Order: sequence, then C-alpha cells, then structure tokens
Amino acid sequence: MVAQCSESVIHQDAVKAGRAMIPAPRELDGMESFFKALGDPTRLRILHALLAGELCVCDLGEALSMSVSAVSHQLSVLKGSRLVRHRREGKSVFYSLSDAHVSSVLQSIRTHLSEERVLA
Amino acid sequence: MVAQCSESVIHQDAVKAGRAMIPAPRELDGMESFFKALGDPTRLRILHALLAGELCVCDLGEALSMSVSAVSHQLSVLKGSRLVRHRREGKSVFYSLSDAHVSSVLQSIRTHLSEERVLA
DNA sequence: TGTATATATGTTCATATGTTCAAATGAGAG
DNA sequence: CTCTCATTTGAACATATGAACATATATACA
Repeated sequence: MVAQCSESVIHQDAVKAGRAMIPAPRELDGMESFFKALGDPTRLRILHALLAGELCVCDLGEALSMSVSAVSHQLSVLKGSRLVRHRREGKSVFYSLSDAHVSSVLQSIRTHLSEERVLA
Repeated sequence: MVAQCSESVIHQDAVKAGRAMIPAPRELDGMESFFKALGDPTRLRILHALLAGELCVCDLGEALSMSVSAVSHQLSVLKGSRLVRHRREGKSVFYSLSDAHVSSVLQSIRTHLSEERVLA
C-alpha cells in the first residue's frame, strides 16, 4: 500500500528515521501480547488484587464477584503472557504476579494517568 | 456471581486485601484504554516511529507501508487514549508522542521483555 | 469562488475476544 | 476405588475490533 500523498511532499529523512525506530516483528509480538493482556478490565482487576499477595482462583472469583470459570479463563491469558505465576497446594492453585516488573508497570501507569488528569 | 467453592475454605482476609487493591472503575477505564491502545501491532509501530520525532499522516503511511486511511483510523484511537498530540501545519497534520511518559513506557517494556527472554 | 491535496469519518466485513454453561481433569478424603 | 471439591477446558454465543473502501471535511492556492 503506497502512500496517497504526492511523493515530493513526503519528508524522506523523517520517514527513514521513523521506520528505523520500529521494532522487529518478533519483538513487536511480545509487546502486543503484553499490552493486550493488560488491556482488559477483568485482567487488570485480577492483577491489582494480586498486588496484595497470592490468591487462589476461588478467592479471585470472590474478590471480583465473578464466576470461577471466567476468572480461570483470564488467568490462562495472563499465564500465556507470563504476567502471573501459579503454584499448586492441595486442591487449590494459588496465583501471584510473576515478578516485580509487573507491579512496577501497574504502579507507574497509574501514576502517569493521574498526573495526566491533573494537567488536563 | 458467588464463588462456587465452599465458603469455609475461602481466605477471607486475603480476599479483603485483594479487593482493596482494585482501582475504582473510573481509574480502571483509563488504564484499560491506555493498554488497549498499546495492544495492537499497527499502533505500536506508529508510536515507535514517532519516537524519532513528529510525522505527518502521509509519512506514517509511507513508514508503515499502510494506507493513509488505516493509519488515520489508528491515530484517532491513539488520540482518544491521549497517547499522541497533533498539530496542523498548512494541509498537513503532524503527530507526536503526547509526553515523555509514553516513550518511557515503551522503552521500559521493551527492556522488561528482553530481560524476561534472557531469564527464560 | 472552484479545484486539488491531506486528513478524517462512516460503513461493511471478517476476525478476535469475553462470558456462560457443561463437561473434564486433578487431588485429597473416606 | 469412589466421592467431593477446586480448577481447567471446550463449545456456543454476543460483542468488539481492525482493515478496506467509499465518502466527507479542511486547507491552500488559482
């Protein structure tokens, strides 16, 4: 798909510089699935609940007032994006945030958004 | 929707603590739209291209090898999530990242993901 | 004014996503 | 082994999303 605007007007250097910043497809995939996993209210609520410490699926269902099945489905998405860890203890499975990066991302975004609101 | 597991087994305190960490719906909405905007390969490519500096819609189309229309649609999503700013100059509209937070998020996630790959 | 150019918007379509329900798996108790 | 409970998985359904195409707006310039 070629750009529709007249070729002479395109800022060739700017285009080149911009294109150079675009990550490779493989890296892009990782970022996409990471952000996609975070771009859902249910999953965001799960992750925030886990900020308080590990919880079993049943507890998460209770905390979010959702069916255990729905929670489990979303947990599998979070697992796929490596945002959570799980550990089995008897009949229960306990979930927790996979590492400190995740919680720091959540925190920093929250800060970012609240600052933005102040400025606006 | 009540939890399906027997009440006596639920860890009441953990549930309470987890619930307390869940942001209010209004805040959750902001986070959701923020991450949702980032959870798409086209929009990620646009944002990365803008890391090099402002670009007009036509340039972005050229840089991504996409139709100007498709780019414009995605730009409107990014505008809605306040991830980009735009400025008009004659017939062209130049887009740029809305603030330093955006570029720092992109950078830190990229770092996070590459570190993760090393550990795995 | 009228035309050309750059961008924006609406519609349609195919695909992706989230929830529910039902059924299956896994693990301990009797 | 059988029963029960916690969790997972699969199918079905409704909704949301992205790309493509056509059309509309906005600005510059004749």
